[in-house]
Amino acid sequence: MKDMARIFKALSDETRLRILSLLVSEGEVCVCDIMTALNLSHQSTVSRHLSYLKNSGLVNDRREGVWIYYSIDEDKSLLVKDIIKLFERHLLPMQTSKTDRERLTSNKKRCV
Amino acid sequence: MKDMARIFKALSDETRLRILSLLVSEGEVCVCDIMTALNLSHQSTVSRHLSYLKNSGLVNDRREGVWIYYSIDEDKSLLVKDIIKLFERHLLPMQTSKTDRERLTSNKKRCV
DNA sequence: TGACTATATCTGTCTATGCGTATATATTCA
DNA sequence: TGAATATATACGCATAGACAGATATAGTCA
Repeated sequence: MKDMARIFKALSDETRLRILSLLVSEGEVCVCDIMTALNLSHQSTVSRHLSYLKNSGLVNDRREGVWIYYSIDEDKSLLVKDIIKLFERHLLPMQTSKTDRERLTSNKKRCV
Repeated sequence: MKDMARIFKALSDETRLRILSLLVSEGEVCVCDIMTALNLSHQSTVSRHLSYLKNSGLVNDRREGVWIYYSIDEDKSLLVKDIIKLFERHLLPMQTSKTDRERLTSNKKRCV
């Protein structure tokens, strides 16, 4: 049950919800694109939240050259799978999520 | 999205998960029975967590004489309804939840 | 190798919240 | 009304974590 509480704690921050929403809808996204999508100027903020999500076992990362791509780690637990379903119903349709996705698609890899 | 983050924050504590599990399976439970079920000696701890859950909009309370009965407030949002479903699959089957339920049924209203 | 870029981590500050103890409030009943 | 019980709240302390800024690390390319 401690694991479950820890997962919910990871979901208890708006920035992390926005990141997760993006990862659910877009699959793999690199840190610079996450920054762009969420319109956050402080890179350390995004990095910290990503570390938090990784430590909670919710996301994976994969390096490709300079970029590090994050994605949802669905495989580990059935609970996470069901949370993703919950997100598809309740989180992704939110206006904030939509706006983040729009910013992503119109500015993708602007950092290259 | 802030509301959603606030709800998840309410779910990010093991004691609160145990309380919610109990309320989902048993319906209305009064504070003293919650204390008994969770085997917690400090009444203020239970009361504080219940306040937290109430402020997050997850539970309702109802006074009946000296006792205050708490129950899940499902009616407000579809999100909460879906979280309850998640709990039925992932939280209620846990050993901790089972033990809490057993303690409740064998000691109910010992405080009367 | 050295400059540049992407990302992570450290540091200090501030706020939220958990806990236990003590106290307050509300209800019942003699 | 006063005692007893159920529940809530205030207080002080400790810890987690959010944030911004500064610095470190790792990969790429000239």
